[in-house]
Amino acid sequence: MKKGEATRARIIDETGRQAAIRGFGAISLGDVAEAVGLSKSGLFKHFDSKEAMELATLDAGFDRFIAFVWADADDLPPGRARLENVFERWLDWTEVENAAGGCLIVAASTELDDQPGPMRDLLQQRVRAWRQRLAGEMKALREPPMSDAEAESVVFQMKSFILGHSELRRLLDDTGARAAARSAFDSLMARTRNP
Amino acid sequence: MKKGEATRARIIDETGRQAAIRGFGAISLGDVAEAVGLSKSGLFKHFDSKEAMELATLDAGFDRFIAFVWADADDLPPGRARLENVFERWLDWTEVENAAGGCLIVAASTELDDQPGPMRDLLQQRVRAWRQRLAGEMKALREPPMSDAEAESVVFQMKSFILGHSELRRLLDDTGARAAARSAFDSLMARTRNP
DNA sequence: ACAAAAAGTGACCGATCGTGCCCTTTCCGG
DNA sequence: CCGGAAAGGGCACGATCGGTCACTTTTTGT
Repeated sequence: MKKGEATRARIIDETGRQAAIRGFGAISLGDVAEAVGLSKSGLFKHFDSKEAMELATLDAGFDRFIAFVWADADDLPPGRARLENVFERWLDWTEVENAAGGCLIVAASTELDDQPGPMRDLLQQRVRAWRQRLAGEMKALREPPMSDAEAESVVFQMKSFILGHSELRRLLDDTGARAAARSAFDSLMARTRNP
Repeated sequence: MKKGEATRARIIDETGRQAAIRGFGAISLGDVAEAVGLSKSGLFKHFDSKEAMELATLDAGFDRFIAFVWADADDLPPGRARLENVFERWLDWTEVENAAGGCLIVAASTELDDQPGPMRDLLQQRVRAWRQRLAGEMKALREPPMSDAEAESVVFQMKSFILGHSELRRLLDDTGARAAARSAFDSLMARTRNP
């Protein structure tokens, strides 16, 4: 009922935090349990296995990501304004909100991209859905709308700049990372919009 | 002497392979030893600790990366031709040469970007050196040479497309990943070169 | 060929891994 | 307020973790 759900949420939260830092494969049930103030066996009342816990964490991570990045997108007109806001919040997500550990999704993507299983399947499905949402948004940049292929190409570059920003900011401690990403994205938008 | 060096190289090779797949934090000495045909204690005659083994592996990984990607760059004129060759071989490196596990450096970068220690220090130092080499190359695209800031901005985008390609190809199994990356890079080169 | 050095083995250490079982405590609907 | 269900703890399991030590086998320089 109520209590259980709250504990489950705390477990998921802590798992996400640790997995973003050390990777899903390197976290341990004991560490998560201790950080959350539970015994290892207490954890198993909420998840049947470590993998079930990881799956729930990854799924919740996507929900949190979309809720954060898309927060004020619904109030904005489709197209450029909305895309620029999403990009800006996406940068926030990487360097501010998730200050400790960076984006869980990016971490999981490079960790699990060659390990078959339900984790990778979930990752694929939700990343594809996110890219499709962005691609749909890209089409509003032009009238008549650009082709699917062109929209996907723009999404590719947008996501690329997010990944580049993440490396520059998080690994190389470059404070100019945000400016570099924004400038690259602005240039992309400028040469993509309706003439 | 001779025999030891060969074994050490095999260990490093196998460690790199496994770390690219599962991450440095998730590999175990036992697995590496077994795969290489050694006992765990045999491993310790070549490395004093797991971390020393990981450091040697990461360092050697950079050497192999540069040797592969830069292979025919020295025979090419500086500037656009050389950069395009490097980019092409960089894509090769991700999707062909390192078919199993992808690029060790990319994997290590996202895994270790928030774990302080000698591994992250080494990563920073060598990634910075590589970016500086590329930035120097960028300057040959223009006469008079572009500013440091502008060169770094172009390097940022180049590296971003590499990361984007890696995700598209390895996580999303998108066979069009290479074309997307090449097209984005071509466009970048076109608007960067000497007018 | 020989001795010293290097390479490699097997047993073992304490700690921790994910997990199952059984018990107690706490919560919540009737 | 009560009874059943949910939440959580204690404990132990077999396996594996990184690492040490004493020992044997192989390699190498001379």
